[in-house]
Amino acid sequence: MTRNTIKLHNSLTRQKEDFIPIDANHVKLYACGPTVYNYAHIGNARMAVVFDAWVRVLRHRYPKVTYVSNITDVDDKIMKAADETGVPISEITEKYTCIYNEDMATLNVNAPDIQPKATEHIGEMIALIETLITKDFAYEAEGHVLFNVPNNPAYGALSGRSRDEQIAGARVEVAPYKRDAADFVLWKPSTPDQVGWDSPFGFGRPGWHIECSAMAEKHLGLPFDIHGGGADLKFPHHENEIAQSCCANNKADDPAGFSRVWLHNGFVTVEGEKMSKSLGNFLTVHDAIKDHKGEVIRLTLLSAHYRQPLDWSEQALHQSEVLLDKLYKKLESMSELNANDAVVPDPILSALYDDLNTPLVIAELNKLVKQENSAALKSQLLSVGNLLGILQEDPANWFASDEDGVSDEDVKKIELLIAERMEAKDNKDFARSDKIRDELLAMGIEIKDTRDGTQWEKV
RNA sequence: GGCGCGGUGGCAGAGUGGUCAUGCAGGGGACUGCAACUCCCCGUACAGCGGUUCGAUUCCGCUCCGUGCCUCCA
Repeated sequence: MTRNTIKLHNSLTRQKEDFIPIDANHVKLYACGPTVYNYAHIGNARMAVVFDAWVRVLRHRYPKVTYVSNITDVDDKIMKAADETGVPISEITEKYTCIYNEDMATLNVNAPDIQPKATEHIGEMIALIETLITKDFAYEAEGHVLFNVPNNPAYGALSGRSRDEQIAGARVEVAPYKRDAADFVLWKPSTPDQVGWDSPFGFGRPGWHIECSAMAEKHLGLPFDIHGGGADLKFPHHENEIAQSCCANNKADDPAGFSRVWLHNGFVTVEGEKMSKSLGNFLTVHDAIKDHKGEVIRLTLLSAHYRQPLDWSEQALHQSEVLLDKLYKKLESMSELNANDAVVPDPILSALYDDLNTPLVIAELNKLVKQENSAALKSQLLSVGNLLGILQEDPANWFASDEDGVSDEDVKKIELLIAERMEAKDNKDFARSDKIRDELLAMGIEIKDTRDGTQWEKV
């Protein structure tokens, strides 16, 4: 295939295929964002980083890309959090939306073009539900509105599950008002003291799945090119989105009538197990960025292929940190050179266009950094960095943080000691120079002698 | 039970029907007063068993192991 073709693994066809946009002048994608009732963990961050990288690659290839990623700000979990803390729902959702966006910015994740909130799209959801009722794909029962799965024979295309299989394996009790065990909620009733909206089906709130169907359609139109999210959303969430949107738009027999391509990222694991709140083995981004730079976390999240599981470990972080230091050091040594036109080296672009093969890109980056300094190399590194969302910082700034936590007073003292040591070295008084080095080490300062003089950093 | 995904050198992690991934860690060397930094060199990996093939880590089958979804979940 030509280097102009982006290949991607489509979960809907379970194959790697050439990406052919509906409109090459305007690519549209949607990815399910977080439910905001708590700090985002590394797993949430992986989704954001992966799709941010996809958007960067798509933008490199296509003139216009619209990326929509939602905020789910009405949900039973949020209501529970509000009950438990006594804090109003809106306060909780605003707080954690804000924290989420700040955390993602720290990871160099560009804000989506549109970040719709579920609570601002209730009207669209109600309209969608009414359409589904009219077309006999949904029905009202005891204040609920339910999607009738048996009326949609194409149901199960994404997850590869027939309705029967799903029932057989179901571990949940079937609510008595459901006509079919597989039916799922579009609207559920709220009590007067709960959050809710008036609707033709009574006072209530939307089900989770209908939110994304409504927001994706409103902001992108149907069908659009790519729908993404974590692998755990494939069933039931994405399956249900397809059912709702296709059935409401006369595409009941065409699962691709909603989104042409489905992309799913793998999980972050801890010691081989999925990172999740129920297992209690999760690490929040908020905490992670206390110990590691955002860019280090970002590169670590890109160090495995996006569909593979990624085991979170200090060793993985260390590896990313070492590489970034190496790259920034290289850039620093080329600070006098002017970067010219950005050209991404072929092997790297090919890797990126081949289903976002970021581990291969990292390998190529390791080779690239060994080349001799040149304006061309500098621009290559910077343009690759831009595609990956790294290396955009001023190198001096990157290394400056190594001095964090050292007071100005200490800096003076350190520099004085280093000068003294140089003097001792010049006089071949090595006993004294070693003593000074030990003294610095005792202060937590490590030194190294380079051609350009002695450098130090906090250990 | 149903539907998936994966098992690559100490670790992480790509990839391929027959020459190299790459990195981290480790070993050796150069440099250094000694270190650190930097640079150079090194390690004969593809779960097991069958099959296809001139040839399989790569294709097919089976077995074993791990893990995910089927319930809220990125």
